[in-house]
Amino acid sequence: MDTPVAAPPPRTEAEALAVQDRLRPLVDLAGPGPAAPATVAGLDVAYAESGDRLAAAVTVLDARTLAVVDQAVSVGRPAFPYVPGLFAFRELPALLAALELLTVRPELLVCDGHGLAHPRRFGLACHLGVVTGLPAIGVGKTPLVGRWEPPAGARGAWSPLCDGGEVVGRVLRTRDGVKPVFVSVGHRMGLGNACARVLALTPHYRLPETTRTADRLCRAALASRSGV
DNA sequence: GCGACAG
DNA sequence: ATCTTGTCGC
Repeated sequence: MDTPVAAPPPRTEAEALAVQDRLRPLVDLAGPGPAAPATVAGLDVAYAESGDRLAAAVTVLDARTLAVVDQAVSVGRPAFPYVPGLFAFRELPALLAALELLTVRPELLVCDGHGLAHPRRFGLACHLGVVTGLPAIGVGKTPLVGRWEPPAGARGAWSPLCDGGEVVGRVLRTRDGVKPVFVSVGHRMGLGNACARVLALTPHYRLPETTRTADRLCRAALASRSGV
């Protein structure tokens, strides 16, 4: 079946840039997005030390209890070299394959990386959102672009992440006195709501439970050499 | 020209 | 991302 945003996998950086240029206008910034999604998905990828094999995992959590209600993994090869700004092309195919295996359609995607906080405003979270049509947000552990000041020390404190004269995300403290995370909109979500979702997903640790469960799943898949 | 640079 | 031990603190 045709996908409205189907794009041939790029083989060169120039082709990848062209794909981003074509898909970027499709990002929905209307927001505010679901304030009380029933299910939230976490996506993450783990690499073999050789770097030639990867496992992509998606875990779907009950947004209220944070219990895992569905999950899927796909093993494959990196689809593109790692290039800051073109990171999505590396993991996207495997992540989409894992999403296809789900039996539960999540209401929000929480991506391991950035959304609008990207040099061309089209990071992994935007890409995944546009391709799937689902609301999506990005939660990065380190910044890619932008200037920012450290937020106050208490959980919930935040400061704007600014780049090119615009606010592209927020630096959000999810735990008291612990290094903050970088939240940005991916698709069909507002920035304030995105941060509220992240805080709801971090009752115990710095990173969202969605990211943590997906991280464990793809690591386990690699360790068991699934797909071999 | 020199650094910076999601995972 | 991944390679890695101990160590400081609650």
